[in-house]
Amino acid sequence: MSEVISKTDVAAERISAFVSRVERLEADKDVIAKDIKEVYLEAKGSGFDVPTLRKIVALRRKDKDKRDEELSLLELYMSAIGM
Amino acid sequence: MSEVISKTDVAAERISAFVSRVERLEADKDVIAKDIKEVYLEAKGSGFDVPTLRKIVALRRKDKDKRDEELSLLELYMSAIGM
Amino acid sequence: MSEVISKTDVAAERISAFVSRVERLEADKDVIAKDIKEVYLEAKGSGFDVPTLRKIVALRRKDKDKRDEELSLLELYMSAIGM
Amino acid sequence: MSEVISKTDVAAERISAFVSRVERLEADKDVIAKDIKEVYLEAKGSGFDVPTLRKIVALRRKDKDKRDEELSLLELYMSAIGM
DNA sequence: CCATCTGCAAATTAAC
DNA sequence: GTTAATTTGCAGATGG
Repeated sequence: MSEVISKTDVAAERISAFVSRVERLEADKDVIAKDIKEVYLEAKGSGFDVPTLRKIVALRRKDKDKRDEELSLLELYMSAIGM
Repeated sequence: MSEVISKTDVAAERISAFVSRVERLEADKDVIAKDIKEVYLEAKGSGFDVPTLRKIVALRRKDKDKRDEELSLLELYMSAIGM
Repeated sequence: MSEVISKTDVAAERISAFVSRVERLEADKDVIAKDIKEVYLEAKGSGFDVPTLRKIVALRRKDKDKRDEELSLLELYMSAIGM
Repeated sequence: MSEVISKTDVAAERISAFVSRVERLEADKDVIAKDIKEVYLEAKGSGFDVPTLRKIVALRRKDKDKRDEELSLLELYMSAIGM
């Protein structure tokens, strides 16, 4: 018993697959986002000011980005001189 | 040899702990975000239009959100008028 | 009698003007917000459940937003697979 | 020809009326919100920084003491963890 | 009054 | 590079 499977059917299959993969990953991301919220809630429950904690995290991230940049520049120079 | 541990020391410990936990979770989240990007890149490599795929994912999320609101307008009206 | 009017003076004037305009509009908005509250209060006085009424309004707004998105998922799929 | 008009019909009528009134008011509010946006856009077109203007408007509402409080709290936390 | 929640604005990221 | 869209943070509003 032969099946007729059109090209668009195949494309639809592949689209579904991509969409599913993204949705699974986004579900995971949502879980983590929820976890982060819970950490802040716990901090709040301990009497800390959440917006201030968020600011610290943000500042440290900025610092890290800058450090990463500097590091990769160093690595570039080093590779440039064959180290 | 006794140690003097001030309240602010203790608070500093706890702040550091909260910040570390958040940073670990955010690192995980970044990994997933990167994975999602890779899926879209792969789809693009297969000849699919990424913005369209993103729209599909977004619309499906909206639909789901609406479904999750499992109180229908009708039911709301009915409860509002005491049925 | 000549006046010395610096650029910063001019800028200050214009900033004040923008701020005033915004503040006037926000005052108007506050009046309307108050009106809305009064409608709900009146409904409550008539024995209706305010949170439910709010939900109805919110749901109807969502529906409208969705309708305004007149691209259906199907059409997106079709364009995505090149039909 | 007599009509049977139930109590729930009457209630439904009144609910519709309340909902309509709210929706009209919210439409007005949306117009004003749009106007405010336009003011900011115009300011931007004149070379002013919109977030700063927004801050001015917000600050004029806010209490200065609270601003100082937020700032000193941030500094306290940061010094606590040695930043 | 406190906790929750929706809506608004800022910022980051993507598309053109 | 500039607009557009998504994501995230914050505030003000609402209900208990």
